[in-house]
Amino acid sequence: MEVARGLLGQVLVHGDAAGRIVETEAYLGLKDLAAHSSRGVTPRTKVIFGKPGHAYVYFIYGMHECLNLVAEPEGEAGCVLIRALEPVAGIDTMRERRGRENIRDLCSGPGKLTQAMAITRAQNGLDVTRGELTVQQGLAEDLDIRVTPRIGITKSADWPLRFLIAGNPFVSKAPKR
DNA sequence: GAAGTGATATCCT
DNA sequence: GGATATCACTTCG
Repeated sequence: MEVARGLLGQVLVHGDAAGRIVETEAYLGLKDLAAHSSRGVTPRTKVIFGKPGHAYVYFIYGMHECLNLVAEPEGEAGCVLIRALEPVAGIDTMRERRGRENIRDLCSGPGKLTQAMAITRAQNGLDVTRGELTVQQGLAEDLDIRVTPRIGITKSADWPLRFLIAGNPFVSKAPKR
């Protein structure tokens, strides 16, 4: 939860593309049945049990990749799903990759932002403190952070583990009205 | 509101 | 080895 909050406002950079993190969800490891890591170490989930600060990328629904960042020390499980970005750089490249023009359609969802940023399972396990895929310091002062239940899950669906920047137009679900 | 897509884990021989 | 159920989504109606 601490990492999920702390990532809001930071900037994800991959090649020439960059986006400011505006929406995240926390996944709590063994006791959280909505987390991939809740069933223990498998070939897929071994990255989550590895070192913090590394990327966990998985493939879901037959067509989408989703990016998480490992949040707990090695041997423990816990990660943060990156749900939405505010595009900062490489916006025309994002438009080409997404096949969409509207800037709000580029990174406003976990499957969309991986496509816009060209993140795939090829980046699974990378250290995001250095190398091709990194998280950099962004404007994270005095954010109005809102907490809600997580999206799209059935187990532990009422836990308040989704964090977003209030009023930001680039979150995955557009504000009502 | 529903279809579409394929990897993964789990259970079965 | 194989079958089945599940899935943290997006798109187009």
